[in-house]
Amino acid sequence: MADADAISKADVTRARLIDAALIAFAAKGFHATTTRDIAAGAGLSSAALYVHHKSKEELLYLIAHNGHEQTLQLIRSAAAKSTSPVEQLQRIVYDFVLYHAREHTTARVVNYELGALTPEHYKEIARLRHRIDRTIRTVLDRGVFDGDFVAVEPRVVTVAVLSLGIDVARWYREGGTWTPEVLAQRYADMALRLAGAQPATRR
Amino acid sequence: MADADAISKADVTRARLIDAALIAFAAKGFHATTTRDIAAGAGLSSAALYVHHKSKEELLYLIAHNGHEQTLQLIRSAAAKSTSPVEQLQRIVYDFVLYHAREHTTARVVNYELGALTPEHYKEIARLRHRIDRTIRTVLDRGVFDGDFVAVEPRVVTVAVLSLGIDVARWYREGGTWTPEVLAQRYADMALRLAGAQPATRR
DNA sequence: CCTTGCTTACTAAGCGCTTGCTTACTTCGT
DNA sequence: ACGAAGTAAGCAAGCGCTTAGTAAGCAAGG
Repeated sequence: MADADAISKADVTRARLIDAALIAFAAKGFHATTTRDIAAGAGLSSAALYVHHKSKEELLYLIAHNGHEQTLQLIRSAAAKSTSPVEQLQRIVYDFVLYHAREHTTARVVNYELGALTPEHYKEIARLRHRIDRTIRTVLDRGVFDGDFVAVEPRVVTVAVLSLGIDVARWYREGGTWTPEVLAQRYADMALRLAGAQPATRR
Repeated sequence: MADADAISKADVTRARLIDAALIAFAAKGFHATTTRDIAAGAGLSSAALYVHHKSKEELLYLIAHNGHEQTLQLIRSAAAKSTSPVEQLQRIVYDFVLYHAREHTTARVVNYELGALTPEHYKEIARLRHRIDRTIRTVLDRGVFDGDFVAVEPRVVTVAVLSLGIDVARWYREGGTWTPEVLAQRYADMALRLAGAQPATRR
């Protein structure tokens, strides 16, 4: 008999298709990827894709949704590890950059293929992006209020911090100059300076 | 009779096609744009595109090449306006961000559609990108050597500065919170802090 | 134990449509 | 009159997705 929460063969195949779609989308972009590419990547016929998923766009949505939830989670838990805005920003940037370097394949799809989503799916994702943005801005707002960050507009710095992290997905490749950990450390340092963190309060 | 360097009707039509291609590529991406879209945007039949250009990919190459040459020119002339690394960096970032905000349509195509180029064309563009990178790194190297920038690795800061500018093209839209000029000013300030420019030497 | 009937997982074939690009032809400007 | 500029029509290939069907697994009835 079938357990309610057992992992069925179908679930495994579904996941394999999502994985193959992710790899293909990251390598060639959504529109240049064919459903045949994806199916072949999962070792299946192209018809099998439609047994497990409604459409090619749905695969993109699943990838984008999952990626954004992971990112939001990551930022929130980084912020929760401290109550000092300086330390919060430092940890957020470290984890955010680490993620974008390690998972640059996922992150590339998640950030650069959103235009191929249906308007409804796009709105879903936009809501998650807004929450990510607000989490960072809240930290910066408090840091400015407390006097830990000086001479900065929180909104501009929020955009800049997000840009630094997201853009890592565009250019980062394995085997380059920096490991994800080293890069994340350098970027965390830069983010503190960028936010005008007073040297005395930096850690 | 036809002057050697007169602008012929064909030249005008060629340019109109490039312009229509730019708008379409920026709005939907290279692969989601059809040659019929481009031709219609220029008010021509789809066959006319092939009277003036070899292929859809050639249009992308022309756009990308022109955009990169403009950017390189812009950065070089910004750097030439001063001999002080601090001022050079400030001017480079100001102009670079200003360009990416004002011409975010062009910049989006120029930076995010390069994967659709033929390998030969891509190499051409990569050469230009390398020169852009080197121009910025040279300024940072000198600033570090002179002691104007402290506690930074020029290579990381170069990447970060480029990221900040390029990513503007991804998110910037007219009628948002900041005019291109205000944004460029804020980013120039941030870049100086990012590079560890000593407050005493900042202007 | 083995047939029967049903379900799950999958595929071969292909439909209707769109794609980038070409060909053969017409119109325009001088 | 003649080259330059532009088009209508359409081709071969490839697209997302569907259809109709098969093979394998499995619980229940005899």
